[in-house]
Amino acid sequence: MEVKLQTLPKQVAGVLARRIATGGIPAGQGLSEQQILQEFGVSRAVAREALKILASLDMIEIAQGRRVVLRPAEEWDYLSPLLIDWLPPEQIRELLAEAHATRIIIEPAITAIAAKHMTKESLERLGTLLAAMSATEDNPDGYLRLDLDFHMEICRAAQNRILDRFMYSSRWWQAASRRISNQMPHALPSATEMHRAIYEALVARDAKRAEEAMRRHLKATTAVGLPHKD
Amino acid sequence: MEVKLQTLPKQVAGVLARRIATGGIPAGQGLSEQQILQEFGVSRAVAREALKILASLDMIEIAQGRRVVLRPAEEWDYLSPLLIDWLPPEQIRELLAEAHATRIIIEPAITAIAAKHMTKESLERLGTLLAAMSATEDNPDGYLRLDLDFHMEICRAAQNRILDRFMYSSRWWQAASRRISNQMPHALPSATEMHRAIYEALVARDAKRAEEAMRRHLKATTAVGLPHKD
DNA sequence: CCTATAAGCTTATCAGACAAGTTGATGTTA
DNA sequence: TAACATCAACTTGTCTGATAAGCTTATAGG
Repeated sequence: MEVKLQTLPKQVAGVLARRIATGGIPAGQGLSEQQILQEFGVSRAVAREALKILASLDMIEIAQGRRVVLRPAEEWDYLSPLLIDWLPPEQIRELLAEAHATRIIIEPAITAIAAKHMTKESLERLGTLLAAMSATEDNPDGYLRLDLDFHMEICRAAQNRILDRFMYSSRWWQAASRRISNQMPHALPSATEMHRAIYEALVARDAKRAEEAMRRHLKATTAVGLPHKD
Repeated sequence: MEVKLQTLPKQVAGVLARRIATGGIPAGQGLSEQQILQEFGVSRAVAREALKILASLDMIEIAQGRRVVLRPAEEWDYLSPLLIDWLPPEQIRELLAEAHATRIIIEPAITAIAAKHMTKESLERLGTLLAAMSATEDNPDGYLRLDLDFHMEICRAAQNRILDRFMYSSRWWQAASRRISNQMPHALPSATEMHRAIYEALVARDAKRAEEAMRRHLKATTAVGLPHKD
């Protein structure tokens, strides 16, 4: 009996994506529904959906009449969680560093904006999250979830859907990255303290201080176990 | 004879998206392939692909056995160019402001990083673009393309694929937004001057000055014809 | 009242066909 | 020979109808 981990088109797309990422498919050659359907023994519908997935990541380009062509790797959708599973480890490591560098740019700025917009309800939720974190320091997985929620709550408060979506996208990278840095001993209690500093600055609606606290928090996470980038 | 503007699933997805965005579909009710296929008179394959598109924007959630359900608007993929065509004008205006606010946060920081990494080739391309802009000030559409390329070239130089992708995504919002601000008289010559200031700071590899020049440029664009946000 | 089974939804996958667009070869004409 | 028109082969787009697999709900049994 077959074990069904994912939908069939996704599995096929995964195999193809890995092959493309490692240069297993000559750029000039491209793909075709026929090939896929023969190689994987799936129906045309599945082959088509698999290609649609890759197209949504900007890895390939589909057009009627023309054979499917590969697109330059510089323009792939690195914000998609799918690529985290499909890219080779070396690239993942690089991308993690880039994601973290990005957070250091964006999140302090977000925090400064959020400080001005903070509602009482939002502050309450942050307080609750903080308490929960403090009580979950022996459980890295649970802590990670709370941590992400804490950061998302701040982002939500900045009331910018574009930024919000970006943070939401890079959430997957954060998760992967955080899983590394939180393995360090005492990383969690120390993280809680830093979150508390951010929280208190937000309560005081002190944009500058909140921004700085967030920056300190993120830079501290950089130091631990992650390749540095800028 | 039918005029084919887009692929069929995309058209269907567009109609559905607009309906969802304007609250035309009760949240509790959801959708089903059957409904779509009957209402639009398309095949099931097309109905399915249309739903897949909406799912890729996180507007709906598809799972085998369960009827399709709507997802909260806060988590839609506002980075996708598709939504630009599908959301109602009021929302678009708000989102344009948010996109611009985002740029003011990110691009100066990118520029500072880029200043350190600038290669001779990249600087050359920027110089070429700048000259072209100077010669295209009477052609808003052509100018827009050069302008976007100029900013993307800088972003590319920062060597951060996550940020790069984000800028690439928000390119569509930029295009829409720029189309507004460039209509102002003398906007183009003035823009060229500001781009030149950025370029010269980059040539000098002066990160601080480049960052500040970029910030001035973006804030100047804010003032013109766009609702202000933060 | 609770549980287990089954019927009827829904989405997932398959198969085969035709339509429509692109490409490249073929052949004709200036 | 060179430019152009036509057609054949290949590719993606769409349609139809059927079966598999997962979920929900109602029903029958304990």
